[in-house]
Amino acid sequence: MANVRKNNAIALVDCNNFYASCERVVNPELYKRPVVVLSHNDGIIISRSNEVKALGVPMTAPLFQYRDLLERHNTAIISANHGLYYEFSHRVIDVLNDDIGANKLELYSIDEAFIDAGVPDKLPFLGRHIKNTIFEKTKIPVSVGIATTKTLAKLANKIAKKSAKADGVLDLYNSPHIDLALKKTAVGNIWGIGPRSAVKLNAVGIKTAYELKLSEPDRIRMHLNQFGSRTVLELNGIPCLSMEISERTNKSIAHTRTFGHPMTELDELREAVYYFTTRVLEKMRWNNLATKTVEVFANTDRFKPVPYYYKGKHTYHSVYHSDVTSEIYAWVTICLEKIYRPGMKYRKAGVVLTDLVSPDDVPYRLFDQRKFERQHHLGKLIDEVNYRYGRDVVRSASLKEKGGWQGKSEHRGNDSYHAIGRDVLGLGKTYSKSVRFL
DNA sequence: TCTGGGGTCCTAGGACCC
DNA sequence: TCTGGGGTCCTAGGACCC
Repeated sequence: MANVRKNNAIALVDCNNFYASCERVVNPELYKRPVVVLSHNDGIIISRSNEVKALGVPMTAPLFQYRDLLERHNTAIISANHGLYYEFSHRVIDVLNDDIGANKLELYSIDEAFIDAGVPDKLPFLGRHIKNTIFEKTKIPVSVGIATTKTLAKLANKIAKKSAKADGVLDLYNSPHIDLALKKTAVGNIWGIGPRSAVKLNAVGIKTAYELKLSEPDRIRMHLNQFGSRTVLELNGIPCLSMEISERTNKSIAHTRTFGHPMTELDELREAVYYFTTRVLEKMRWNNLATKTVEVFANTDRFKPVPYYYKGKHTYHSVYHSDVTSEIYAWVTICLEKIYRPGMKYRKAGVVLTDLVSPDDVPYRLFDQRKFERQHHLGKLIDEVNYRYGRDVVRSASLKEKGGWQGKSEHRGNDSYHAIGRDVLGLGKTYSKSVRFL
């Protein structure tokens, strides 16, 4: 009995209203007003201050549906500035590493990290310490949830954020209140149980997280999938999702955009897709990767399926890996010609790279190996120049400077921080783990 | 007029081989 | 003219997350 080994506690540190909070730190006037941050194209709302949440504005709501309400409440409406958020993300992680001394840390997203909290006897103090220290050093408010598994830590964090009593910190590690918390939680609010799964579970009488906890894992696997059955175990305090401490390289890298206006002509579409290709290759080479498979897609407007919603997509599999712009332009061109249909009004397109490996691990080519190496090094040089002197100072002749496909971002403020954007290619050298932007 | 972008993992079903 | 079954790989699509 005395030898029962306890699992380590997992703490989830999650920044509150992260993008909106960052905007407030750099512009304290915004503390006096509600704040929303908009996606690319100013299309939808991707971050809300507490006041906006209280107005009932949901996450990822289209701006136009709530614009009047927001303006009536004098809301600051701001276009996203990913460079800024990236910078703040760094600051928060640095505090966790340097000031908190988190030895095992998994960067889960731009505003969240799991930390292995060991088996301490003073967990509530740890949670409070983390929250206070991060706020003191960065002015970013965070919530901390602590539990035996990631799924429970996620839940603890969610409750910590909402509950006035918890005040941003909740320890469910060995807490007698776990079941009570689970009984009060709708099953769809569990991490990994989305709306579709919630409907399925409700249909078989499972409405709360507690009812899911009591379910037979195999039965849940039948209704959902194996991730569902793991969730059951996690709710029972049995860890199935381990901490991913080590560096992870991306399995895919993409650049996709909705156009400012619909496009019909192949030339126009090609221009946009080449531009996207340039951006995605920039990201790829920044991460020191090469690709073998490119996918290009172009869709019409899904909200106006006239005459019908067309989703064109083609994947090109090359024999060789490459990071050479001219080669990959050729692959992209093949894809584009396969998917293009005259007369369609394209609203969105993108380029996705998969089969990514380090250029050092690329097998030798039977032919043209030396040419490839020359081009590979030339590409590196061009990236270097563009990094130093500005994006696309050196660019392919087929790449236009500016196209009608570009959307709008009218709610920009604080332009000095937008300069950071160039350093932020989505994934970074110093940022060891993949970071997904919202 | 207006409805994002970047990821991951899982599964069912088809192609193909023996 | 009859007509198997098992294994593997690949792909498209679904679901989820931030």
